Amino acid sequence: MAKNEASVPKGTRDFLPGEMVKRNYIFKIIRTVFEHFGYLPIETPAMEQVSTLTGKYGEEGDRLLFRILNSGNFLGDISDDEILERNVNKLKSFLSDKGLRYDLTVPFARFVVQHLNEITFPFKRYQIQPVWRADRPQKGRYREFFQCDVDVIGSNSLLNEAEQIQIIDEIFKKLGIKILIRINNRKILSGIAEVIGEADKIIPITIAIDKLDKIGPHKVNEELAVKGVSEKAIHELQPILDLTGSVGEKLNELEKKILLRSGIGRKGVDEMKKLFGYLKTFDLEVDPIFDLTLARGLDYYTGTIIEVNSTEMKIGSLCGGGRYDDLTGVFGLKDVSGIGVSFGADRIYDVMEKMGKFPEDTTSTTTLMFVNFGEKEEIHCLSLLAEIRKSGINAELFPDKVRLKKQMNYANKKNVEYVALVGEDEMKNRLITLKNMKTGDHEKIKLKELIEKLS
RNA sequence: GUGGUUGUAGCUCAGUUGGUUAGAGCGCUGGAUUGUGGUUCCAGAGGUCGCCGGUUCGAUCCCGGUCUUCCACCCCA
Repeated sequence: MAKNEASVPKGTRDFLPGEMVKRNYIFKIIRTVFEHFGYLPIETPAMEQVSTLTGKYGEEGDRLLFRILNSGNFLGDISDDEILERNVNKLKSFLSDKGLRYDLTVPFARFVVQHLNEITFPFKRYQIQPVWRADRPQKGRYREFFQCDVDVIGSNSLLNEAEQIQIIDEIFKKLGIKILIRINNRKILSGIAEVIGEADKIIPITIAIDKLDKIGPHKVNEELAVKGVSEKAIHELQPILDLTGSVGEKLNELEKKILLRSGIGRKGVDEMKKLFGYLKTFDLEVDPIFDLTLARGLDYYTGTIIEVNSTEMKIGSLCGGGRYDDLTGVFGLKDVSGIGVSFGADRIYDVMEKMGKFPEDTTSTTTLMFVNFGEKEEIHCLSLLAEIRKSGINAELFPDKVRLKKQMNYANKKNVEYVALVGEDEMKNRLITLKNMKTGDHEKIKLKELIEKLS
């Protein structure tokens, strides 16, 4: 066999034990909070039918889908003419009918429709699985990454929006990450597009104003013009984007003046008022802000949109989501509304690692290690080990009788908290020499005392 | 998908204006120290200088391609 270079594909990574322990710490907190709020776990396959995935994420999203090559002699079904035509998009349908999931929301919508009779509404689920995007990797941007989604489907109540904000607040509080939560509503954006007379250009308009704080008003206006938004409309947009004041003041201004003639716009304002009303009654660590320039690209959002960023590190959003009124519609189930947000575990990891947010004890999993002194001692230690494990303490016995220095070194590298030394003396006296690896102290104690101490 | 950037020991990086044997620190292995690790001292192992091709008497260095990294755009977790 030819010698292969050991490598993983672009934008993918291996995780070492030290990293996995920290990743699991993040997953555990997220999962625990999800369950506190009454969400139940599901999983879906890594791959979906291509038809399930395409057309849900906009043109850009379709481009980023990983497709899986069909098996068998798929070229046999294609005529020579079709091959010579070299129409990639047309040929794709012959070559590939499965794709790796791009997110967890669309597969979830498919799941809901497929299992309609097995679930009860409102259906609250969470899902922690990897997704794949054929993006150009950068820092905090991978081709394979884990999303942690929470969604409620089958309820229009804004209570769900409020609950999701609570979940976000609690998770980041528990992780110790400082964040900014921004909220907006697609209906307000639609209303604005409507009143400036460019209702059909809602998507390019939202994408452009999303960049306001990044590239400035001048460049945004340029982009709007390029996308065919009229000069008059751009002019009318300016005072709207310049709105200042408290959440209430902004919403009043929108309701009473700007969106007076837009039914959908006023509905969006109503929703925001109600949502912020709920939020006021919560005791949140971070107060979410109303950001009129927040847009978010995914095509399927129709109401509230939410995005969370780190205030300590420059990296893409850590969490994002929103309400989608008809995502199940394309799978044949009309008028079922859902809302959900997705936590990016990998970016959360990057922030926590960079800012030193991991508690120290997340780096160790073994509490006690027995030194190996030879065959007789091994047998003796094995029975002690069994007792210790039975009482819930993580413990191991070094498998080889090698120099003590090497065994201690192993324990040290692995951040083992205590080392037990049991040789002839200890065996005779039914004692264990217990060494604390942090302080270096050691004492001879009985098994019972040891278990009490480490429990 | 567009433009740029990076790649030398396990890790972080020097270096060679194209010329015999490519270096450091950390780490690793062994010893000082055969029941006490993280300190110290001594010794040692480890590199087709990302991969493929071209130019050249000769390439780790120049040129082309490719993979990878990071960055900006795009988009997003």
